[in-house]
Amino acid sequence: MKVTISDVARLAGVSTATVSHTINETRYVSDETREKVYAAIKQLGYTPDASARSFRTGKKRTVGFIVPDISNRFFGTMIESVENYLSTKGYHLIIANTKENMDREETNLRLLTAGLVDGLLVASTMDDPERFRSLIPTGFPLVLVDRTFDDNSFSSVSVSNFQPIYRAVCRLYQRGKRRIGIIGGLPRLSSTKERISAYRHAIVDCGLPDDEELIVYGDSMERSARACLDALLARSCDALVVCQGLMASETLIYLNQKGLTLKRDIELVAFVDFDSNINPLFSDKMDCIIQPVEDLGLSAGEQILRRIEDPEAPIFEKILTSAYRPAAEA
Amino acid sequence: MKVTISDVARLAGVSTATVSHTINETRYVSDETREKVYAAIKQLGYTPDASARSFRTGKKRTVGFIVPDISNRFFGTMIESVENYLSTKGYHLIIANTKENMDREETNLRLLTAGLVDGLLVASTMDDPERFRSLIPTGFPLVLVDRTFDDNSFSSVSVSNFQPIYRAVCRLYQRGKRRIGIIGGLPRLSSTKERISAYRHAIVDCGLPDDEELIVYGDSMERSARACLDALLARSCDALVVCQGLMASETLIYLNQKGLTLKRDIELVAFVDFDSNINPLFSDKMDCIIQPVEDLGLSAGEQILRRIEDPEAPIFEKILTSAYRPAAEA
DNA sequence: CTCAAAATCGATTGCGCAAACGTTTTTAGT
DNA sequence: ACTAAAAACGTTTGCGCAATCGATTTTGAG
Repeated sequence: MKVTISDVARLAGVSTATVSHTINETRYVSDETREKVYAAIKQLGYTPDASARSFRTGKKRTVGFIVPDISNRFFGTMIESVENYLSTKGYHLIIANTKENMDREETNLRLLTAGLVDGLLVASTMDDPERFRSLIPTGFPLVLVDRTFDDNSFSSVSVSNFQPIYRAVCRLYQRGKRRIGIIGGLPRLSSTKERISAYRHAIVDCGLPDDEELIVYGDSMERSARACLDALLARSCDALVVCQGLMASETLIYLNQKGLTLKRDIELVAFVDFDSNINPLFSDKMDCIIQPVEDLGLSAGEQILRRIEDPEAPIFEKILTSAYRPAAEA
Repeated sequence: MKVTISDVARLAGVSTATVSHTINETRYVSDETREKVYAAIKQLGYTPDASARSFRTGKKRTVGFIVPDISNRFFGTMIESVENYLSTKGYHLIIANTKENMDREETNLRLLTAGLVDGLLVASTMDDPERFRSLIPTGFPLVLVDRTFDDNSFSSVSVSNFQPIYRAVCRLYQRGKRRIGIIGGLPRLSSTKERISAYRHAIVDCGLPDDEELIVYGDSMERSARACLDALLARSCDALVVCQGLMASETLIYLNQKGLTLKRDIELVAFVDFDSNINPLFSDKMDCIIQPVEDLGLSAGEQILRRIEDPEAPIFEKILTSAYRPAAEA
């Protein structure tokens, strides 16, 4: 049978209240009593029932994290970082995967907001803030991660998307490139929109023609990179900007297979999940935009616990900056 | 305020029992009543409280997964696969990361077996079955994944480690290699032990000298591969067997940087997490051992739910086989 | 029309725990 | 020695729900 708090109380010769307070250190207990209680706990092998506890207190000490793709090491590392932080605070992490599918995200939002977790971290794949917001009970602690909505109704932690891409395009221009193509992620995502917008601004500011043909979109999975590349190469690009790590990885492989050499035949700038999915054999021949993945995870963890502790806390938007590592000099 | 089942009952003009039974479909309810109940639920925006539910029923519809390294795509993909299966069955997944640290694993085992999850999946980093078993309450549904213990007291899902390595060594021998080195993972792990054992057997069966110097151990993180390689190259190996994907990846990079070419200068066989962390630019110049990561995850999910439903189910050991993909012919 | 079976629902209990409220004992100040 | 405060603990309630037990009504066979 299950050992309950009253079994312990009986054996220790005290009340259940005393046992509870002893365990939780919520009121003064004499040394003598404390020892008796712990002796009884040990003898019976008592463990407080987590369900009963969280039922009683309303706190689950659990946060959910809805990610678009667990197997993508960008998110894997982020999860690791979040879990690492949360575990130091005594919280557990529930993972849900959406595979960039809006309906799956909706299902998970519904399930996780129904009393399973104290708060939610979401790297959303949705594009409609209205739909998203309608799924979140008012006041529910939630922090958007990596991807945000125009709508400022949620706290968020993300990376700056505009600046690195703008800089990348300018650098390419300064190095004499005039046909700069870009491979974006899913068009509906805020990160993609911001990056493409930065690209457009830079192109215009550099005085280059705003050529729609040079903008193509993938889906942030490896396999989609090839079609994007084929399109851009057919439009005789002399430089490429790749907005996502897995596609950047695939780009390197594909270029290599086509016999194209970096720098000599084509220049490359890419978002890179460093030490994770880019090929170090090439990373010194291209400009790398290195996102602070671990900081992202850490900040996300901090923010969500903050909101859990104080759901009235003001909306908070944190934007981290990526490192820009230019190609090594020839 | 929180909407509870009695609010619904009051508005619908029925008892709480009827509301509960309507929701859970646990006894007959007339169409008329059902409609009234659902109307009330909708009007109030009622969601059953998950904590109260799991407290009442004892079921949390949650399983825990203790992994050694989330950021390793081998486990990332496995997690994805597990989560994918569990979500179809209405279960949630709690992730805990140990970073191959036994104490962290112990902590997590304690926490997760204390009523937070219905069952546990563990890719253990421990070497002592006694210690491990002492942390698991008797009868607790648990399935070992990828790594097992000699001790047969738990169900497990793993891959065959012996056969592919034995075959790898024999192939290398047949191709004329006589100085075959091997890079293993953490020496304490069952997977490593089995792979090294297979290597030894093959070496002996091929009539080669059993040279301890050709066996080196890494820790299954990228960075450890270089020291291993330095050691083996210093011992003039003409062939390498690498037992783990991340280290294999690093091996390719390091060999390349040293100006060594696969097949010409050195032969390579490696465990490879296909499409994930091996470099496709090289994968046709080496023998690849491709583990069925997704099947592993799926089977793990099936097994743990099976044990949750029937904790008395007999111990079950499932061993999946890896694919062996030889290098392309020259 | 009768009566048992089926259909339909309500009242109530208790899961294990935290905590509000209350009681008794000790301590210390004057 | 008297009393208030502090120390130390006990009694009890209720969180929200599932499910047991039981009550009432309806149905249909004879």
